[in-house]
Amino acid sequence: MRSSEPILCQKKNRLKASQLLRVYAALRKAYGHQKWWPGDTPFEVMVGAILTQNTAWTNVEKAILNLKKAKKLSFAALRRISKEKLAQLIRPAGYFNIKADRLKCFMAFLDRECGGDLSELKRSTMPVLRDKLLAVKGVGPETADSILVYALGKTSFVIDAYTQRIFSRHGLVKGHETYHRWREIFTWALPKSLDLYNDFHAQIVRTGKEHCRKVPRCEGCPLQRFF
DNA sequence: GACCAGGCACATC
DNA sequence: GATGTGCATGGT
Repeated sequence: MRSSEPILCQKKNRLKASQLLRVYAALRKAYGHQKWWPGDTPFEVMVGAILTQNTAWTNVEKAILNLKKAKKLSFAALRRISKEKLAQLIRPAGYFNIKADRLKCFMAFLDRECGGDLSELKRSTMPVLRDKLLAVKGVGPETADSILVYALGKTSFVIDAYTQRIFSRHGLVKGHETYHRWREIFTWALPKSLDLYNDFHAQIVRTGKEHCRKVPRCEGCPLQRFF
C-alpha cells in the first residue's frame, strides 16, 4: 500500500521531513528504541564497525568474543599484537588479513591522534573529525559515520546497504546515488538530533534484517503502509 | 553448492 | 567520475 503523499520531492530528490519522521515513528512504535550499537564500550563499537564491513554481524560477534577471550580487546593490546596473531583471532569475521591490517591502521591513528584516549578524541569537532577518520586506510564513509554516532556521540547520519535497499526498492529515492548524496538527502530532511540519527539507522537495520534482505520478506514489515 | 552479509582500496577506462 | 575486482567466513 502506498501513502497518498509522496515521501520524496521528485524535482530535487529530497525526502520530506514530515514523512520521513513518520517512517521513523512507525519503526519506533514497532520495535521500540534500539539502544544501539551492540557493544559494551565505545572502543568495542569502533572495532565492531571495522569488523562488520560486508559481513554478517553473527560472524563479527564470534571475532569479538575471540578478542575478549584473548584479552586483546583494548587499545594497548591491539597496538602490541602482531598482525598475524590478530588475523587469526578475527578469522570468523571474514577478510581477516584485510581487517587485521585495517584495525592496526586504526590503532595507529588513535595513537597519534589521542594516544588511545577516546575522551580526548571526542573533543574534536565535526566535520574535521570525520575527515580525519576518512583519511585512515580501511575507514570509508559508512564506517566513519558509524564510529562518529555510536562511539563518539557525533550527529553524523549513517547510510548502509539496508538504507539504500529499503528506500530505493520502494521508489523513495530515485536512481543511483553516491554515499555522499544519500547522506545529504537524510541530513537535509531530518532535524539534527544525535538520538534520532542513532536510533533511526538502528531501526533501518532492524527492518532490513527482518524484511528487506535481497530476497524481501515483506509480511509484517512496519513500513508496508508507506510502501 | 549457490547465495548472501551493517565495505573498502585499488586498478582501469 | 564510473565501473570492476579481490578480499573470506559462516548461515540459509
